[in-house]
Amino acid sequence: MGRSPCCEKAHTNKGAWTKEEDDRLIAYIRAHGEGCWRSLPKAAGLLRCGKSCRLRWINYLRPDLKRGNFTEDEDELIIKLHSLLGNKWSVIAGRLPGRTDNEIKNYWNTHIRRKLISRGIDPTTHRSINEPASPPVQEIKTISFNSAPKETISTTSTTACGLSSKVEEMIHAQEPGPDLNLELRISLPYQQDPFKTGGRRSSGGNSSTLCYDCSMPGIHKTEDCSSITTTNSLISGSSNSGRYDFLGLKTGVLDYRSLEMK
DNA sequence: AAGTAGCACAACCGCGTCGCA
DNA sequence: GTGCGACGCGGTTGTGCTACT
Repeated sequence: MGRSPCCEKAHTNKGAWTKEEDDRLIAYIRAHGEGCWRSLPKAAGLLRCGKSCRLRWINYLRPDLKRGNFTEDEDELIIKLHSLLGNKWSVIAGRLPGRTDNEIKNYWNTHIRRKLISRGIDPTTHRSINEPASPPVQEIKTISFNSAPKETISTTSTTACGLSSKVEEMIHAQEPGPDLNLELRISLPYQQDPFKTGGRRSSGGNSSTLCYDCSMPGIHKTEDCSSITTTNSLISGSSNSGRYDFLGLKTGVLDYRSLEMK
């Protein structure tokens, strides 16, 4: 067991960054660009580990960062995205230009959690606190719509977190039928991988991927996608302008296919 | 004015994943 | 196919600031 330290801690600074360190890091990245964080500190003359440099740059020094208070729109978008994606802060940050995952994570923990609780919404499940407890999401493995009649999910009613109530019923189904494989999957578009430059996790493990092609958790870009075309157009609002999409947002507000990762 | 609690956010840590040899 | 190094992520901790008593 054990893992070798990412750097020689004995010769690195820790704690708050000084102005001089910031300047060195900015100057180096301006001259050489991002990348190769491991060797960057030495090359830039910094007594920091590469991880620390990367964090400092991404979370604080990057020129495209939007600093300042979150707007009400950003609040709501974070809530919607969190209801869909959970604590995938980097993915959520990718939808909010100028915001970092760390910033959003902190903001969530300090502001939005309380905001939701004050609204009577459980910030973890995005369900009403007064609602009877539902099966833990962690226990849900796979959702297959293969056996689901299409009409069973063609409903426009949505819950507080924007999920179709029928879809939620399926997600929270307690009695899986023979064909109800309960693995909750979120996968990337099948044909292309626009997030390739993003976090490795986004392009990696298949345990938490989202099919952005149809914007549906639990739907792979396979025949499953085509089999729910009706649902797709319904919940994404792609063919019904003015309708609310899967996140409960109006068409055009949030379109995964048009959004880029950081 | 001093002490304390709570808040906000920067930074660190450990681990999972990927790319490559 | 396997092992290793590097990167990126999410959770947690540390610290400074502000409000309150």
